[in-house]
Amino acid sequence: MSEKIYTVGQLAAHTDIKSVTIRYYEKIGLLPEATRSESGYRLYSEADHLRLLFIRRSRRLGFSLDDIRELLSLADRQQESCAGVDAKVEQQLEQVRSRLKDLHAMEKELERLSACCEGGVIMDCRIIDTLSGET
Amino acid sequence: MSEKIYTVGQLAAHTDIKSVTIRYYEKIGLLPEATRSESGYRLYSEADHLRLLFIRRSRRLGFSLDDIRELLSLADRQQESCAGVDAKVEQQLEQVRSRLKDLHAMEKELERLSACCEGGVIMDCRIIDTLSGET
DNA sequence: ACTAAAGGTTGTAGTTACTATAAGGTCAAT
DNA sequence: ATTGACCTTATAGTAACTACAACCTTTAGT
Repeated sequence: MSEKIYTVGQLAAHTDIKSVTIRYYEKIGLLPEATRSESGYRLYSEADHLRLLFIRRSRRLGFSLDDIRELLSLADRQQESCAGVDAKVEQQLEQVRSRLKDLHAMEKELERLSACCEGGVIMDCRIIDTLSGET
Repeated sequence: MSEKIYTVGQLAAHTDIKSVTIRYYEKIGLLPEATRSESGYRLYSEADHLRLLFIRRSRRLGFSLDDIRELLSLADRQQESCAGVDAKVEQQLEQVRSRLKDLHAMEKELERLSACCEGGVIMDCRIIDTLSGET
């Protein structure tokens, strides 16, 4: 049996990544240039499909497109050590944890603010006071 | 005693917000246009200082500049209900929590990935496998 | 008084990862 | 033949800055 071939819209439907985004990924070199039909439509192979899924999974883990570019290039070098990959994951984990820490602090402070509002007018609003620097 | 007056750099030093950013805030109308010295330097009053601190505190809670613009305008209407302010805080809290949820999921998955790498070559790398879709 | 460093001015372009819009060509079905 | 869904390109917009260029002013030191 021959391989499945996708138009950009079909690929989009299969990957939950919009056509425009797919074209954008091609433009920045994250996806190879698609082959074209006679009328100029982009045509994608199963390999492209898999590559795009890889990108999507990585995006969902919060990797930047530049990180993903590197991960993809690492993934292609089958014989080399995977230390680079491991390091990238480690680094991403650190970044996520640091962001978590920040957001946790924000959450606490917003909860505190939220609790101290008692529904009066601005003049007496403890939230505005706090933001204005009564600390 | 007369009020303290700041140049943009002095204001930057007092608020931990860079001069360029202060000018940017002015350009987008978050800060009023500064008065100028004879030579054209921006001069800031204590009121500007306080306004900028308000902005900084709000930024640290994750509010967007547009949100902050609204908060500032709410804060100016002393006689009105602070329901709007309260709602904004509530909304921001929700956003932060939603982001926390996402990041938590990322953290878990990255931990899982990180744990499954055993330092071989790419070909055998469980991380790459996972990203490539062995799920 | 002269000079160099530090700090100020403007405007423009770059960043990230898309999204929106315009103006048009193609394809499948009626 | 025409509609509607899909494709093409190029350009501009988004958030919140950051970087750069080219120039002017103030301040400190000799």
